[in-house]
Amino acid sequence: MDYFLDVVLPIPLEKLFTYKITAEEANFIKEGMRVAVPFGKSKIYTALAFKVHQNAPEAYEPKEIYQILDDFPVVTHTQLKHWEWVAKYYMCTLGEVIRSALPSAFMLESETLVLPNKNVDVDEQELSDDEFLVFEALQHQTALKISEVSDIVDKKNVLKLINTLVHKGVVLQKEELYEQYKPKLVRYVKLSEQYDDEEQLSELLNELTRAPKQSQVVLSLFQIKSKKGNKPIAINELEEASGASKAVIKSLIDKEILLEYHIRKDRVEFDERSEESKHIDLNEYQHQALQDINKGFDDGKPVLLHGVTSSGKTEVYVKLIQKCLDEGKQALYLLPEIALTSQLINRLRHYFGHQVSVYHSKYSIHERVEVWNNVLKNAEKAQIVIGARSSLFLPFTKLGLVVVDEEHETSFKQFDPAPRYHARDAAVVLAALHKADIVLGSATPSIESMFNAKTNKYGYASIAHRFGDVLMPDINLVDIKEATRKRRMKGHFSEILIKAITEALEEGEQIILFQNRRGFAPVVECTTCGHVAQCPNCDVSLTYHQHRNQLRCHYCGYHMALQQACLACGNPTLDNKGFGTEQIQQELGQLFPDVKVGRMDLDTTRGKYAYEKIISSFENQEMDILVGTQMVTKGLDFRNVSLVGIMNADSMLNFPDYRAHERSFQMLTQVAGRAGRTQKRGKVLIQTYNPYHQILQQVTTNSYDNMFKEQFYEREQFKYPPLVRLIKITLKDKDFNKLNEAADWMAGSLRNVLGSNILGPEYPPVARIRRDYLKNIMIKIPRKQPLAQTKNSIKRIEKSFNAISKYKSVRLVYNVDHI
DNA sequence: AGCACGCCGACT
DNA sequence: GTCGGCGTGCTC
Repeated sequence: MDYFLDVVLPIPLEKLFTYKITAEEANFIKEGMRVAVPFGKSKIYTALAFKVHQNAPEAYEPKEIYQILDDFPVVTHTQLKHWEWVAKYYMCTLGEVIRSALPSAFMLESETLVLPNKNVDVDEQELSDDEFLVFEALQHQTALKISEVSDIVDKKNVLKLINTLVHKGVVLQKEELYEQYKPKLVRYVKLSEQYDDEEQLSELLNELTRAPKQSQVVLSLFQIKSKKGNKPIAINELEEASGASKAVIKSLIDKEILLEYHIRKDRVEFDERSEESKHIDLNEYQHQALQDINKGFDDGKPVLLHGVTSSGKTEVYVKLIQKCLDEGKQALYLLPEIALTSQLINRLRHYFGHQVSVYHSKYSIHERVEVWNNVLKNAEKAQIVIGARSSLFLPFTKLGLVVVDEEHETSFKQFDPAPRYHARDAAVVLAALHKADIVLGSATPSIESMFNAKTNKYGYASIAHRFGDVLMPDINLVDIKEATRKRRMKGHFSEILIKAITEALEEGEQIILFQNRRGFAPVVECTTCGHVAQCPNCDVSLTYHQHRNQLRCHYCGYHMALQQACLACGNPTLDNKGFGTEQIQQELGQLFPDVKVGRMDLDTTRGKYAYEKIISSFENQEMDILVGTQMVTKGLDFRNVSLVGIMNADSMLNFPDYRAHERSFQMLTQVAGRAGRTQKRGKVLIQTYNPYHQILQQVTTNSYDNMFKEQFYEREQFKYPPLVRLIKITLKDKDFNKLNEAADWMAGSLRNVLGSNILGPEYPPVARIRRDYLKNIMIKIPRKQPLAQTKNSIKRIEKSFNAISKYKSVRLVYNVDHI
């Protein structure tokens, strides 16, 4: 009897593919193992085993699989169920979900290489025949691919073999050589060992009498040593204690009097928690919230935790996590962005030590595999996973709790490659599959979640007081329309804001200035003819980036050097219009020449540790003012900030989107929440042309409830979520006319089948990206209309659409619950 | 998604 | 006379 295997390929194809396997393979392969399969003429893909069966396909002759890549399933049954839900709900293929769910190191593209271990003398007697064959091959070759090992021993599954070889020290795997996690290296110094000897030491001190700075350094080193015992001494620390410059210390190192060394600050290194620091006392409000959350859990519902900024939501989460761990289950802590993690990781490590793992896309592929395997094994160090949205695809076996922090954040929704899923909603489904508890927390809950709470679909808990009786910040609006009229603006700064900054600086306090949107603004305009450079591939203006003196497109990455003269009229009258964070930083330099100003936006936070660097240098008060975009709103906790300034609140209010008001409220409230997190009442200044705007009034009076009521009413009136569901279909094509025709056809067919709740087709604000013209069709689905059925209808229409040959080149993108 | 196969313009 | 553009069709 023949055996067959259905696999899922990581490509956007609906179908499963069937391969032929042997009886042994059929016996060995389990759902969720990876197999390498030949595909097309010359490709090999990593596929996920789905089902072993004996039904021979009729229409074609199946190929054989290439090799089995695992000894045991790396994906669990529950995961597959969850992924199938994601694929179905968000209208993409299972393959696309797999592609974004599995760490890329699991895919074949990153081939594991086997290298000889030259540092070990191998006793050939100790090796089995197969092991010896591999060993011998490596005497002649520098490296072997897994498939080559496979050929040498003539077996398909060689992973066990390689593992034993690694274990015996005969070979090394390449990733283990290269993919070492390089943490921030802190530089330490100690006195060279030769001076352990008293005589040598006194000789040294004699020699150094002619170099007072250097001898001061050595003396300081002894002082610190006597205080700290044998703990390592960081160079920074020594520098500070001795008052000597880096150059002095460097010369001591060069003379080999001091030894410089590094300690690898491993992820699992942390202070052993003491029992008392682990203990948390909740205040009465937190305690009440905890009880309400647990009540919701008892009813089997997700719970929305609505706690004002700085109310101590984290402590409540810690209690919930503790309970989850006590029950022997795993906890997942989802954050909208990695940016937030460093502060939070430290806090959670403080409580839970080595049980905390971190998972997000900026981690190297090998770290991610490591976390994946730890979660799968339910290892001690992966009892709690903190991560960005993709961490909800990890192979949890005993998930007990999910925390979705800052649940209102729109970055939980994946936008570009499919699956375009919302991590908060997918997490609710994940928790249901695991019968786990889930809490969604925010200071400014999304309208959707609050709606779910009000309609009893979710439980509800709230904390209306800041922790430690800290007062809510004092929020004031500054009318810059009036100020501009009276010529009382210096650049983008009102006199009131300048005065407040000056006062805060005098008090030695720090300031955060918030400038919305990076791309909004620094366009270079010719003052003679009004020409603004456009991107040749997209329908947008190029924006100016000072640090590289370039014009750049945010959509396709196109860039060109800034020209001396206008490209249209040739006059050298180019001017910087509008303003971004760079310009604010510059103006601050002129207004406050002695003040250190830092900047945090997409440009300054590239790279793995860029964020941490900025945050910690602001934390350490190396700068006085931090100018930033949205990023500064996100849950960062700076003790010494007393003033928050919002440069211009209007651009977000006037954004043409039904969510603009909700988002403005959230963003402003969140930024405002960065002010005065300790005893002194924080101050917030919001500059606006429109001080009577409802939303701004609601922000200043902290009236979430009014905001909710008003926004909810509007959404009811104009049929927007959460009262309807939205599916956005984007059509893309290089041919403008073909696109329009295709979009009209599509919209017409949708109207025929679904009736009148179809909007468009319309051009999006940016109607051409990467040479493709775009058009959107929006489908509104009333809550009572069955969702799955509607999606099926849409899929059927897509089939007929694809059958029209002239529309072949038009690509369709679905965005379910489009934000 | 990728990649091969296939039909029309600017070059050794 | 070729090399190479990207349209379209297929992948077990």
